Amino acid sequence: MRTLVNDEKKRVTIYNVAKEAGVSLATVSRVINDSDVVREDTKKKVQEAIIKLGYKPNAVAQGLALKKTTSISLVIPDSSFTYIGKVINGLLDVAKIYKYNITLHTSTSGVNEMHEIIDNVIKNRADGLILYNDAFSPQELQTLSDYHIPMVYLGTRFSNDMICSVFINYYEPVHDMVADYLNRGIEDIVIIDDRKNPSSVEQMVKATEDAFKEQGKTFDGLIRIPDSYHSSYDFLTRYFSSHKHQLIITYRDSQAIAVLNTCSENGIKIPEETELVCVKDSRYTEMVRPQISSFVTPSYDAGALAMRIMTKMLNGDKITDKEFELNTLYKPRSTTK
Amino acid sequence: MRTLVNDEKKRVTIYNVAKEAGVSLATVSRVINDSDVVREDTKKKVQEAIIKLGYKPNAVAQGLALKKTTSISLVIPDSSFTYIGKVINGLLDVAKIYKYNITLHTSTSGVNEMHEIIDNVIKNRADGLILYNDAFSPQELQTLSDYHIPMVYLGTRFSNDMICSVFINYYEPVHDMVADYLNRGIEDIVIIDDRKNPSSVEQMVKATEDAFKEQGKTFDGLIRIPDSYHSSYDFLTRYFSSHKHQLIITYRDSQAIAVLNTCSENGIKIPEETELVCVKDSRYTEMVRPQISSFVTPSYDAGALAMRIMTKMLNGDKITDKEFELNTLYKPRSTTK
DNA sequence: CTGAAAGCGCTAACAC
DNA sequence: GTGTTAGCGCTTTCAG
Repeated sequence: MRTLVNDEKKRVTIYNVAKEAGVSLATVSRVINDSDVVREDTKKKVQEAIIKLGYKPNAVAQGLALKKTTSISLVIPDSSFTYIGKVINGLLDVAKIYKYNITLHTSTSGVNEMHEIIDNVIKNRADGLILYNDAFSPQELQTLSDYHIPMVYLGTRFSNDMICSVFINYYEPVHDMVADYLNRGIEDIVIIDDRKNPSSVEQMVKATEDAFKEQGKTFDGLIRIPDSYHSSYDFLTRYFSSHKHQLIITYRDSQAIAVLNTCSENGIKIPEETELVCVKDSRYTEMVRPQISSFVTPSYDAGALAMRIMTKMLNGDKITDKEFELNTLYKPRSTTK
Repeated sequence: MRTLVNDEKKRVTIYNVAKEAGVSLATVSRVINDSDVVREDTKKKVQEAIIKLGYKPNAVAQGLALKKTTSISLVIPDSSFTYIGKVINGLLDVAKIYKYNITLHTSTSGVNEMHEIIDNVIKNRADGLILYNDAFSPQELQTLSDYHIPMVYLGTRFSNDMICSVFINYYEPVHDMVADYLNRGIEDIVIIDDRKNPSSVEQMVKATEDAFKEQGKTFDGLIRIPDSYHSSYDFLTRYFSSHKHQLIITYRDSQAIAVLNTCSENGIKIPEETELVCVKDSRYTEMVRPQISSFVTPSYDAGALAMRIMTKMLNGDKITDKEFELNTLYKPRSTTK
């Protein structure tokens, strides 16, 4: 019975090539890895045989023999694709250069699920693990490193024997921005919480608190989304129909857009009456009207850098600096004066 | 010298387990695959040894022995993450159920690059290939199937020995919508071309042409983005500052948003003077104001279905139907009357 | 029901 | 330079 399954059309093996070229497998192995010195003419013979037979080295067998798979696992929170697209592109582009494969995993429930995922990573003998997440604590990361697999963490500052990190420091830029507002006498500032990005929000809050403190004031404008709202969008549209502030700071674009819409529906003029800053930039912050002021970050570079670091770790290169901070640039648009 | 690299902390092998449990590897193999009948008590012994040693089967070795890797490759156009997020989630969720791994590839330049990617797929002995793309012609797909690897194509209707497809048929819904407009005397209809989604646009155009034809009219409202514009957004803002139509149909959300913005900037009222439909729905079509009418499609399901079909193919299950059409639902919002 | 042994395709000493 | 051989960790006949 004919099925759709790979009809066992035997793939050609290194052995076939050896025979075709009239050499031993060792020699074939040598030319495909161009290790050692193989005489020019035998090398050529082998290469011809390879082409003639359409031979493709079996990475699985190589993986077994070498005890490494040249594949690395990428774990991202599910439903974060809008943001993470560019990161992945960066990752993938440099992975391609170094001939690494990326296998994709998503996690919903934080670290618990991570152990399960790492199990999988171990089973599949991935060489390393790249973690994109904004919600892991140092302790949690520490436990992960017990697995002894090289990791790079795209999130917050952290590092140890097995883990390097790439992160964006929002502290400085937010601090400076808030300080600037305070200097101009604008003090009614609120930050919208974002449960999906706790550590970014934490930075934003800390930065704001400090800026207030430096002026002898105290900040208590963190607006939390009640657990009863599974969508922060819903909450925000409700909240802002009856509250008004001078400056609203959000992390995610969808939250900023929610604010935009609600204000507009309630006749609150942006930026005249209320200013709005969305910390995390996205395609949509500049697509909507008015365009939303935000901090532009080099997402592609973050991905590329993470992957580059990973290859270094895997090479056994000595890594002097294990924590990589990326810069962000404030881009005022139309939601601020 | 201590490096970050996996310090060869020898992973425990099936052999260690066998020794610990006082049985042969064959037996261990049997219990981990719970194939054959193993006596209850020896099974238990083995399982205890497995737990005690923290043994995790090496998927690479299994892959070599079994000649299958339980991993499938996913190829998507780069920078399509906004749309494809849900699809990937669907894919990943059912992949997890069947214990398949997904390795990720992106392609920019269409089919040429595909051959390169498939090379990689072969090297890595992925069991199958899932292709998300809106730009492959039947001929191109046909060449791909020469590689004899099971594929499911998320794009347009197509199938043969090695390929199944999952697709959304926009013909009917667009046809009906256009016919409806024509019936109401609205004939000044344009469709914005989208080079990244040629086959969807083709469907939209065909549907519209047919609807016109049925009324004894001819449609020639396809607006192409000149090659000189690398961003259709730029072109659209320019074009619509000096053109006005009764109904504008776009495929992508960003195009629709461009139209929205430009019309607003030029004082053209939507939907009063111009109506706007964005065929492909996204988070943002309902986030912007006015919310954009569009066709809602079950993206998550598309991904899940694709993966499910893949597992069937890989199982050698007889597949009677190889082409799966998904429904789409017209969701009128605020850009249409 | 369980063990011995061959083999999956390739790499890496070690000889020649 | 090139061939021989012993693994890499697991599955699977084939005996027992």
